[in-house]
Amino acid sequence: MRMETVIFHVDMDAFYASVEVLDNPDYQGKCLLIGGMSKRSVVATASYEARVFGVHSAMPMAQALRLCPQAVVVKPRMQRYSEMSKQVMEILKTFSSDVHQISIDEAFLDMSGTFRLFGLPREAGKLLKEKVNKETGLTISVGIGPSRFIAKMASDYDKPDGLCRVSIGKEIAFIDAVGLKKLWGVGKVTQQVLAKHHITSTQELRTYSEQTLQALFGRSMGQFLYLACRGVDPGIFKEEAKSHSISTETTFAEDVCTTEALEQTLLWMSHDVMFRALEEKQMGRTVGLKLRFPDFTTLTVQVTPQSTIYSAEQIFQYAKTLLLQKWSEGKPVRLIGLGMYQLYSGERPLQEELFQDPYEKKRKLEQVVLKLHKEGKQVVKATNLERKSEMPDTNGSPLA
DNA sequence: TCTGGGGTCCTAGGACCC
DNA sequence: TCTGGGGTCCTAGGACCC
Repeated sequence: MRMETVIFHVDMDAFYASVEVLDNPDYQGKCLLIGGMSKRSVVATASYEARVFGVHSAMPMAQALRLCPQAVVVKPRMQRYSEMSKQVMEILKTFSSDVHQISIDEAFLDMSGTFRLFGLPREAGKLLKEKVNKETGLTISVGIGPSRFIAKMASDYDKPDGLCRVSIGKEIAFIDAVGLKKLWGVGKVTQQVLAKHHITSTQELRTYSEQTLQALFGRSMGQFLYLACRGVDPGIFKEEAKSHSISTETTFAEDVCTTEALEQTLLWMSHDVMFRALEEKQMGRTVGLKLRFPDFTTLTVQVTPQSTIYSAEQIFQYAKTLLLQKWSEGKPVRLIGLGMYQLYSGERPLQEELFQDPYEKKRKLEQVVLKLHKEGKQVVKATNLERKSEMPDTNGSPLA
């Protein structure tokens, strides 16, 4: 007899806000908004008390405060959230040897064949929730299903502090209960295209053949929709997450229109990206620049040079060139972003072509700086430091 | 209402090679 | 002289998720 697949999806409730309440009991029961203070900030997490007023994640902070003027705004403390996340993940590992974390506040557990240890799936879910709450003070929602796709939506179905199990054979009924609007992977745009074809429910979606959906939405999305509305896992969350890119971006509190200001920003961004790459022992092949203008039009441009990119100085030089290609002095910029793509593991360039590479020394220096940084010494490369003090105001620099 | 920051994946077109 | 088809890589843009 084949063992039944039982997948748990664990989702921490209003995670950032809940951690803030744990650390500061005065916040208990209050409307909390986690996010930046600038007029262009958005809400990262709202406590459930604030959600009652219609506030949700990704809402502009200004709008959230109009809906909920009594709310307390708290700046995110990502390091603290990472610590708590690790604690929860350790607890999850005591329930399954197959734990797959997919974001700071979510993970899948393969609970197949754990009946003797933890009882029936629902009982196991209860035990898990109790243990997390007892040891960390946090509440989680658990979704249980025969696949990751179903478990993921089940955890959302009964939030917060939820426990929802979808057993084999009940997938389609569950998908219909969730509805097209909350189907994972179907966002606003797809929603609109579907509506144009008078598809407004999962039941209607099921009347379309895979071929028709592929003709309307492309090969991949068509297949996704065909399987998803039948409760069949379309194969998302499949591979182990590995980093293919490292990027950073910042929205200026006020639009910026001088070369000097943009280049200063690119300078610290180059170092931020390179430091993270060094920490993960990654090197990249492509440098990409992103610009967003006041009317919200966004453009990207990238370059893949012959040789590997392995120093911040090098990223900075490419970034400046890309900027020159797509922007001219005086044009206001709302957001600037910089990233390294086509990453691969290693600390040596792909080709050993660079005997006298002008960046070799710079990389060595940057590695030393990173090491000192890690040891807690406040060292920033001199060139970076000087200019950093003149940097334009942003919504928060990662080096700040 | 006036829209963050970090990612992943997909598509379509073009260059280039065989 | 004109021209096929497949494969791979690069580029730019966009949808989506947390």
